[in-house]
Amino acid sequence: MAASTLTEVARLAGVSPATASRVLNGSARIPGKDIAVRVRQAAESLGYIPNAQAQGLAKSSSGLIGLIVHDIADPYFSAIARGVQEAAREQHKMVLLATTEGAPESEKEAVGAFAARRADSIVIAGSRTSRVEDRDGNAELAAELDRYCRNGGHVGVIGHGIVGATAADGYHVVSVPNEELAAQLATELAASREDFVIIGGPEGLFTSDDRIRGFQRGLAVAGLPAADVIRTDFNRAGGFEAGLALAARITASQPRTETKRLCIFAVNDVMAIGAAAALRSQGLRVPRDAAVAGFDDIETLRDFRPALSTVHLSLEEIGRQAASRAAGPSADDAGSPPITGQVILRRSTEVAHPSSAES
Amino acid sequence: MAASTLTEVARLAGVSPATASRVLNGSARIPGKDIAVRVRQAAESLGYIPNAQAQGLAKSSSGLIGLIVHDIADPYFSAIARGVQEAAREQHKMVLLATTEGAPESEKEAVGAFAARRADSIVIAGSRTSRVEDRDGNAELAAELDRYCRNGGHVGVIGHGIVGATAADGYHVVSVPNEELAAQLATELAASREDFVIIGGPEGLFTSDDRIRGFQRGLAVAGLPAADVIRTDFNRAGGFEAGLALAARITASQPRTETKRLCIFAVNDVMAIGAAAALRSQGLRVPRDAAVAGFDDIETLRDFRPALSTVHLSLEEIGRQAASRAAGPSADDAGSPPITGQVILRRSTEVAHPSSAES
DNA sequence: CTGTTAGCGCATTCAG
DNA sequence: CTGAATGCGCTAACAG
Repeated sequence: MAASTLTEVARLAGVSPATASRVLNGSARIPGKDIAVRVRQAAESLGYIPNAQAQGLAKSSSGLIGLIVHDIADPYFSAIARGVQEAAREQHKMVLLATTEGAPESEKEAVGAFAARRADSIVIAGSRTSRVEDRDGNAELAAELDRYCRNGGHVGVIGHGIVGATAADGYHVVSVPNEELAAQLATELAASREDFVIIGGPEGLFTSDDRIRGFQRGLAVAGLPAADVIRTDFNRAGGFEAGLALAARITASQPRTETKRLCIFAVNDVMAIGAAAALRSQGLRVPRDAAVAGFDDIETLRDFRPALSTVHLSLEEIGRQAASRAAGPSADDAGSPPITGQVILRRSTEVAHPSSAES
Repeated sequence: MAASTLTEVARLAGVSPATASRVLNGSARIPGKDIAVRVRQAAESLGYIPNAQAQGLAKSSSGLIGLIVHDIADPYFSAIARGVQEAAREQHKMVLLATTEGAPESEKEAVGAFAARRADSIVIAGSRTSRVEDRDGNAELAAELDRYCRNGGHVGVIGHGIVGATAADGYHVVSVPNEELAAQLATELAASREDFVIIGGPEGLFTSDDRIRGFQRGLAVAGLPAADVIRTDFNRAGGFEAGLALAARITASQPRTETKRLCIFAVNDVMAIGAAAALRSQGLRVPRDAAVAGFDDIETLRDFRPALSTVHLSLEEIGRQAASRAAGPSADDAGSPPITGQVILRRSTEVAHPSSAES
């Protein structure tokens, strides 16, 4: 019942396994034209499918790219996954998926599993953390990655480098200018001189912390006081919860004026959406009663109304770059352009005519 | 530089490779307590990582589940992927990802690649098609799958079975009651007696066709005439385009009345969102000027306003079931409950007080 | 309970 | 240009 083997094909074609191997895979010359045809026919008629495991064992290279994400159903990660997938296709490799919920221990496990499968490279997406609870986990993850690299593996990390990972050869990080972009966003928003509040993720999440820091910096540059920071979960539910609290605050405050309404910056789009939903549930309207901005520019959220002001990130490109850099100095050594983003102001932070046509 | 091998571990521990293998993996008894400890220590100190390829070769089982989707960044597929991933975790397997844009040839290729990697099972998501252009592709895909099954592989198909695939053993399909659910949706919508239009995908897409057929049936049962069907792409852009056309139609028609406004059923949520966006871009409002309904109940779209009436599908559960059924009669032979869905009427099809509180 | 002997399927040396 | 050996790293029958 098992698939037929190269040996069987060879026998049928009346040649040696070695020859069959050469015509079916190897790059060496095989102009035994008639022979080649015979072998190919034999393979075809037997429905021969090369055993990648055996090939991998023999060549010690698996043609696999490991991808680690928190949750593949999260649009942020699935966009990255698409980019990695594209890069994989270009490299004639397949992608192995692991989801970890962001727990360093799970990530360590995943790296181990990928290493066991002899993945040619590993891409790690998802924010790194510096929380004390994760300290040991991070250390173990770093050690595991280190070992993987030492054994010839290549890794591409998205965002921040892993804490404690020695910048071994084969260790690449695609860094996202979260801080700069957040500062830029703050600067543009500050023009309308509002009161600012930040909805951030749990303390220690690099991505979140960077964006918060950048935003505050932007505010400071504009001569504005630092914004309050509400810490919550790094997802829609967290945003919603924080939004509820803010709704109460807004409602309680004196009648807001056009130029002094609250501007809420959530450190990612889904949190922003959650916050907006919370406000709406309390009878408040965006941007009339409060402005809301996010970060990431998630595609699926593009039709959300009021259109969300945010910072656009080419998640797909980020994933692709992580995968291709890890693949080694193939096309361009350090040639791939650094990741950038663009502040995009949409209706959710509009100030002039909140009741004008939608953007 | 390569990772250390079992043999090295064995040597360091002063035992035979077989023994080392037994303590590190095998289930056979290994109460050589002291020996076991020695081996484990040796493994630890050497940073031993078993070579899954070699294990797979020896055991002829790879611990891999292949997943085929059109596009991993599409929320529909990423939700399914999450389910498959969960099932994989339960089975102590990893998932291999392939994206195909829905082209049967690519799917065939993917199946081949999975077969080469000796994936234990394959899950195929994404609508099947009966278009003539795809005829050959479908046939080849069916043949490839057939061969895979014959070689002992298991496949789980989501939605419709593959055209032409012999219902071999190891071939499971998780069918989604698209037609019934669409009929149900039509019935509930028909209560408000509106004019109906359907935005469907290209002819031949089973999922789309089933939903169209079901919806028409529901209309008929309610004593209503069949709705017009607009064929377009099975994505947001298609929905938008169709929405534009409909907007013109609506605007041109006589002033619509509350009970005779157009009700647009798009065969999936993203198309519905696209259509709604198109209407809005033309100055029309939902549900005041037209009602809109979708299908799937995509989670990321849940905060869209007006809230979209749709049919809820547990995509995650669907993915999970496909993966676990394909895994074989493990837990429950035919035990897993059939897939169901629920019609969910939200504000986008509301009729009574279009200007009342949002739902 | 442990060590020995064979392969799993293939890619490569090396001869011919 | 082709065929005959050897080994990739591991598991599984066999012995001992």
